[in-house]
Amino acid sequence: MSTKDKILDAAERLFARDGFDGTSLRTITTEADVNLAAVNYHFKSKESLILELFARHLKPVAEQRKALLDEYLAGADDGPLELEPILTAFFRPVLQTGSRHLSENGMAVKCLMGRLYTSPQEFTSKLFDENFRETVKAFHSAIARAIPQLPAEVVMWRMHFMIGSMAHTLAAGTLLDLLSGGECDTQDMTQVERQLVAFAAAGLRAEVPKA
Amino acid sequence: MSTKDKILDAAERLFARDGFDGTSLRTITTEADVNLAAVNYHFKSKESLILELFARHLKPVAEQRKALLDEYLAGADDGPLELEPILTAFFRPVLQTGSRHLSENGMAVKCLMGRLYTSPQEFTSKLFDENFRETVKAFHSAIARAIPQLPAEVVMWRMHFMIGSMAHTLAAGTLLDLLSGGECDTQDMTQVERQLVAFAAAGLRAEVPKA
DNA sequence: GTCTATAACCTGATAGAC
DNA sequence: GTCTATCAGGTTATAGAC
Repeated sequence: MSTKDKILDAAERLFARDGFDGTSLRTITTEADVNLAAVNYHFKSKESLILELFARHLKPVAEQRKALLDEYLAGADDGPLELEPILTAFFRPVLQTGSRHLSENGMAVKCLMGRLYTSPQEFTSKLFDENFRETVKAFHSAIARAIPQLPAEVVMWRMHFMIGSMAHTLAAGTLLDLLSGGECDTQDMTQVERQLVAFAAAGLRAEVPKA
Repeated sequence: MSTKDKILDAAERLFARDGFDGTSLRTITTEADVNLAAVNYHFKSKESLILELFARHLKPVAEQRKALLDEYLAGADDGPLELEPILTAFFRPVLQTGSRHLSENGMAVKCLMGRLYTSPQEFTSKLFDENFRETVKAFHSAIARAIPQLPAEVVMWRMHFMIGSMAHTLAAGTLLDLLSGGECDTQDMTQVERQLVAFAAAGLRAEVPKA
């Protein structure tokens, strides 16, 4: 494995455990078993390292979401869309993040992806904007077609909530496993997806609350 | 205002904006317009400052949740419970956090409360455990009584999701306002509560997904 | 209780040899 | 590409005067 990848992999684990500010470049290079100066050679700064680390995962997720959504839309007939395939297209790619890489950093990567939404770092909001704004638009419009009677701003509220459910599940690691005494297995992504889709679909279909 | 409160108030704002590791005691004491050494006099360390900061808000929230829940349970008859009053008892206290204080740090406090669930700091998990475990138990049992046919572990999954929706809404600040072009007002806590209760109630009532 | 001064240490980044 | 050595600055925490 290249020095660059060794750094990225170690960084993923440590950032997930201790946060960005809580992890020094020294800790990363020690864990990766490379020299300190290698970070500034391969990446120009700590900030660039973080950006590249996320870019490695965010782009594939956005692409797969779009591909799955387009695939469903292409095969759908003229009536109202079904909600479940849309939600599956939204959740599945991010739930599988990190599972492609051999490095078995899957949990750490998911944790970082979940935490990204509410990260205090300003430069992460740029990432978010570039990789997520278009996705939100596309899914908003698909969901609106699946529940035509729902006002656009209520769709927005509920997408926000379902993104919260997803982000929390990604970021909270094994918290649920602990709370449930092991009955809920947050490592089993098939299970997570099934539970998440059922919850979000029902939430989206709720009666509009009267003001 | 006492030096101690000046420090706590400044810390809330800065921690919410830049995170715990991203905020130095120097920045806090400058913002609070007090001397650097005052932090170590009034609190013994940065960690203790953070713990005291959270304790100031977590305890009242836990107490109000319990009070609202008990009030509803006391007035309920023997049949299955209603879900909406239970969820309202869960969401309302945390949505009103910080509004009691004059200092108008409401948004910062809510942001911190939301971020607490997935904070990388290990000492915050102690806080969580002390102030939250009992609450989760009580609401789990109430929700199970409201939807008797739902398996206990599915109740757990869905509570996890609804806590995620709530935490994300608290922590993400005005993200939804931006995404919706101002149509969703995340500052209006009455509106947030209404939308959140409707979404979570429907999600909890979803059909159990077949394995 | 509040201040100054400072100890002891860690940080990101870089220059320059190999 | 990889190393050592180091710079300049920031960090928490504390000792001791007032």
